[in-house]
Amino acid sequence: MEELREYNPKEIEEKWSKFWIEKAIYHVEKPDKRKKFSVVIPPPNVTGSLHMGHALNSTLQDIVCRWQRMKGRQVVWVPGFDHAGIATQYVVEKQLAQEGKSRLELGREEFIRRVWEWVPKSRNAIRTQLEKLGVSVDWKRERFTLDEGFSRAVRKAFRELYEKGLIYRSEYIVNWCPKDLTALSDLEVEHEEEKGKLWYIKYPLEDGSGYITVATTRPETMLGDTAVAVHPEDERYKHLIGKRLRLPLVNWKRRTLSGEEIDEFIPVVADERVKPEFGTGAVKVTPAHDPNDFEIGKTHNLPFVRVMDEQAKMNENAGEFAGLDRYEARKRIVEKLREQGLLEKEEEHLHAVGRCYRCKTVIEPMVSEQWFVKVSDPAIKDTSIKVVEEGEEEVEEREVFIQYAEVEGLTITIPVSDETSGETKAVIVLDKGIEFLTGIREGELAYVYYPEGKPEVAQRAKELTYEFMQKSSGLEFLIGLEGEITVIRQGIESKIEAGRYLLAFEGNRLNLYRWEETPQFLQVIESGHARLEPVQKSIKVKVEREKRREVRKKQVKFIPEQWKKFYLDWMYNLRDWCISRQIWWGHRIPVWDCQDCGHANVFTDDDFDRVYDKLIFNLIADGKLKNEFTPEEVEEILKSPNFVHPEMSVLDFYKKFAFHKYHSTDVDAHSLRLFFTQEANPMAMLTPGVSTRGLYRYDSKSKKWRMVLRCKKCGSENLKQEEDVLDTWFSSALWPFGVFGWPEESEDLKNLYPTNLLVTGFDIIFFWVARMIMMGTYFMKDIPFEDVYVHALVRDKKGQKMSKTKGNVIDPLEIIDKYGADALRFTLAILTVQGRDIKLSEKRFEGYKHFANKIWNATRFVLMNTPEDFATMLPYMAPLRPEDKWIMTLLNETAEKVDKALQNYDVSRGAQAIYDFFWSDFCDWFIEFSKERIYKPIPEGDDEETQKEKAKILSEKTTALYTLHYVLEKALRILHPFMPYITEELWHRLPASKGESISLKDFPQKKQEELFPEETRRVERLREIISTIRSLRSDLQIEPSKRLKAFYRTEGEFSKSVIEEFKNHILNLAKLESFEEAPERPENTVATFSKDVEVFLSVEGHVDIEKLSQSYEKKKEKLLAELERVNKKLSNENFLKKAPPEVVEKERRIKEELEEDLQKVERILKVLEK
RNA sequence: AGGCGCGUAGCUCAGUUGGGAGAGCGCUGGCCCGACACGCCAGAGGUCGGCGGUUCGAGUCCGCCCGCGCCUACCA
Repeated sequence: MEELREYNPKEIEEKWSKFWIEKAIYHVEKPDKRKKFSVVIPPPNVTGSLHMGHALNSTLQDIVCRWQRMKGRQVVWVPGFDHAGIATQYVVEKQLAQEGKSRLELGREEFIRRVWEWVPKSRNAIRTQLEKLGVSVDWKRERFTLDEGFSRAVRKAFRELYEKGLIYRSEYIVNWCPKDLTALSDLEVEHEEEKGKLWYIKYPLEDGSGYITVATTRPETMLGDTAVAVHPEDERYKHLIGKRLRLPLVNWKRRTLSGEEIDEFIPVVADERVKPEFGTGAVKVTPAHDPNDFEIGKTHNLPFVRVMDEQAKMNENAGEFAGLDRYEARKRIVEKLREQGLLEKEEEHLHAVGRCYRCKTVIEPMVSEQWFVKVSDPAIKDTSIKVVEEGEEEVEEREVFIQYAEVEGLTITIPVSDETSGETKAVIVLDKGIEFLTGIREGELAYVYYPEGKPEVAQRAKELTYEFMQKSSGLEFLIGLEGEITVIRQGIESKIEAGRYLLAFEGNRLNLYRWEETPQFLQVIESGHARLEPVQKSIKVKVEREKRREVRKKQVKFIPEQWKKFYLDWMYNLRDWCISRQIWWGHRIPVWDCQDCGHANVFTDDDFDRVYDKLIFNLIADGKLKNEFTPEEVEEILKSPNFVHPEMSVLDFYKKFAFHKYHSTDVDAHSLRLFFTQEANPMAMLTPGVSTRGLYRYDSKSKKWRMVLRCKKCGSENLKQEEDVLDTWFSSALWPFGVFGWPEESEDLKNLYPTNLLVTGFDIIFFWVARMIMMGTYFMKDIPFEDVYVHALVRDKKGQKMSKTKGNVIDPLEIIDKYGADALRFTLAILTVQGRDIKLSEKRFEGYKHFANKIWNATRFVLMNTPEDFATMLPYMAPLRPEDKWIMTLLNETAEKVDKALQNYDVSRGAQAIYDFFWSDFCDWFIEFSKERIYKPIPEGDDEETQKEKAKILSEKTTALYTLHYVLEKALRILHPFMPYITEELWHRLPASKGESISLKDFPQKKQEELFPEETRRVERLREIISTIRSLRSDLQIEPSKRLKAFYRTEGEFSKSVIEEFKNHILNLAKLESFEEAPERPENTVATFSKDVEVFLSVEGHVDIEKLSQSYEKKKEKLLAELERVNKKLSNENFLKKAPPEVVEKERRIKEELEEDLQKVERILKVLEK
């Protein structure tokens, strides 16, 4: 066999990453709805490089996806990116600043061009990182929130919501960032407790009869006060309600938002929202600069006075303070109040200050005109709550036609072919004892074959089939059989012993079930594409109709469950969502305001019915085409490479992801020019069938065309498009259906939505998960995903959030470089415990790289001992030894453990299980056991006796190798979802592996027939005995390589038989020269014991009695402590009375064991003492 | 203020219906034994945050307290 060199992660990872992508083996062209497992990636920002959080997120998804794929599901995992409006704009603005430019100087168009220049660089970097991680995504389905199709979807979504009254424009108090010059949603504001001051200011009564003192943390806003509010029941102020106060400092007219001038006299109003116990119980009301005051202002119909501009500088309403920064104004105002004796006092005060999540500038609440999604509307809110809280049931009634075929003498052959290569892998022949055959089409039972004159068999077959169809992966057919199954692989025929079986083709695997009361899964007999070839002697067919009622529960499940409450709490107290942002990078709001009649026109390509119009409209709306254009420009844009899929043109992209119906459309400048001309030509009116809408107009001066949009209400052409763009999360909310081609009813959308799983961090449950649920249930009338796996945050080793500013980030790329992607993935997987943050230090990666190295070297051992003609030797192998059966048992148990763990998204437990098995069981013990057979010298000589001996040794060696290969191959498959690269590499090097990739093979299932409890018990006992001897050697400080004589004494039949059977293993692994039975402790030996076996080790020369005694003293103490506990329990009458008998029995047994052990320890100590 | 989570070996964490306290790293001692020193073998180390309750029996269930973290909130 080819020799393995050293483990070099970089080399193999690059190789396989390239292989997976180039062969597109994770692309499924036409997924079957019943077999699919779909996932959309949480699109990373185009701005950043991937951090550990992304690595964790992607790793978890990949583990589940690879596992599901191996379980036979058609996995479609869609990758993509989001455009990250504010963040991206921020980055590019910073770059401009370095050139000494600002975006305002550059202008919108030029600025956007600059962003498009920068975005691909960053995007490619992220894509490369994802590739390095080894994610099994379908790159052919990659999407971007700002690609042509998605932008179109965003406009459609906007329009639909707007027309249903669920998007509205309104003057509202929003969180304004004076630095980024945009409104932010509530979620984009970070609140933190900060030290501030509380100023007490006297507001004199108009009649001069006194004053009211108000307390405020923001005195500068007093210039915008339009009332003072008190609680209606507050005795201190009750009598003042309705009176007027004179606003201090202000001796100028102020202009309200609606344009009226008002003076400095403001009313005292009563409002229940005022808390009498806070401050003075009287609160100044600044409706234009405070969220609460805004509400109070609305209720009491107060004037709204804005005193600051966009940059939070005081405006003309601030009179003498106009032009000052808000903090400077604060200082001056406080000084002035103090001078005038109107400042009663100043107190230290702790309060929450809101800051911009991006630039950390203090938010200025301000009234402005913004767009909102009315998420508080029951149409959105109630459904979004329901699908999480209790789920919605969807009942579907259908009429099904089932063909019943009464047959005589049915036989079936099933050729199974490879999914990718198409070659036949196996043929399964059933020619005796077939009870029935059922077939499924489109998820429905389509036909039943059953023996003549036995309708009850048909009935039973139908029931069983329905039962099987409940299972998650699609069922193609089911065969009931009482007899023998013949499997032919590569011309070699093997049989599965006769019995009562069910044979089912599920996913892409042929599964074998034992057919008892409840069918019990036995094994996968083949995987690949199966074709049924039934042959029957005679046939009578009738067709029956049947009504089927199907109930499907639409419920989003959070994992871990605690996040359900988190989500619901937020949902109950939902406020409308501000979606407009005053930035340039993003989806510009598709609203054109009529400058003549004021009508707000929402345009989408639905307003045009020809594909040319639609294309041109979309290009304009996306900002790709200017208002004036030439046909050549249009052609050039459409034929230029698409941003996300450069192998495709923009036009191709449209055809694939947006305009399925127009797939044959081709566009060139010539045809466009004709089209425009015809449109614009007044003579066209005379040509029947040609539109006369005059959609295009030619300007003879500029020699360019324009598309004419007209107000839908008054027909005016004087339209102006809304300047604002939409919140990035608005488009992200459409992600789970947008990526599949919505609003088109594409095949993908039908087959892949709802998705099965979403993996994300808890920090964006509100931002994203909630909004996907809102939009998904609204637009698709169905949940966007079934399971939401919420993972923890990755922190540094001190538990602090990783951030660039703190300099405590661990860069995944660096880790991949140093330790390999497999080590990175495995580390993250094993550290991810549900509901707990991950504290990470670089050391952890090192540890799991060692694991990868271990796997590598174990395989190396197997391969270097495998002869070239291994396959031809297999037929001559000896029967399995107990240790072979033992390791197979553990292997099968591990397969089950990992499978169960992954079913529960318990990734850590799964990783732990395979780690322990591979290292502790397979490497430390089984490989060591196997060496006895592997390294046994083959005797020289030609005589018959030697030949026989030779053959025996060879056959045993073959068996050992067989087990090594068998177990290793399966272990690699179990490990594959966690460590895809190393397993792929090593798997291909195994002679038995056939196929394109390990990732397309089955995930090992527990097989009942590979569980050997008796052998397992024996080998476990053997391990104990060996460990005991090793322990004594170590206590005696005997060199490990030195072979010693040893003796044993036991009255236990079981232990004795174990020692006899495995004598060689004991000699080898405990490094003994001999191990013989002895009636008494021989001279010059030191004793130890393991359960009922006493071991005597012969020693020569000096023995450190002191040290040995200490070791046994310690053991004695432990035993005594244990005994005390057990005795206490057993002497408790209540325990004996009330505890279950088996528990009492167990304690008794423990006591016996402890007492025996104690006796032995004491005896040893006695010997040592003398 | 409310809600959630956490407190187990020096460190990071497991501990699945309550029934003899575990892993990895680190540490100590001994070993290059024909896969692997990225390794092998052996070992030390814990009043499971505190108090109280339920129970024959609590790391595990309940209550209170202490400490840490996070999220939410309209105390101006």
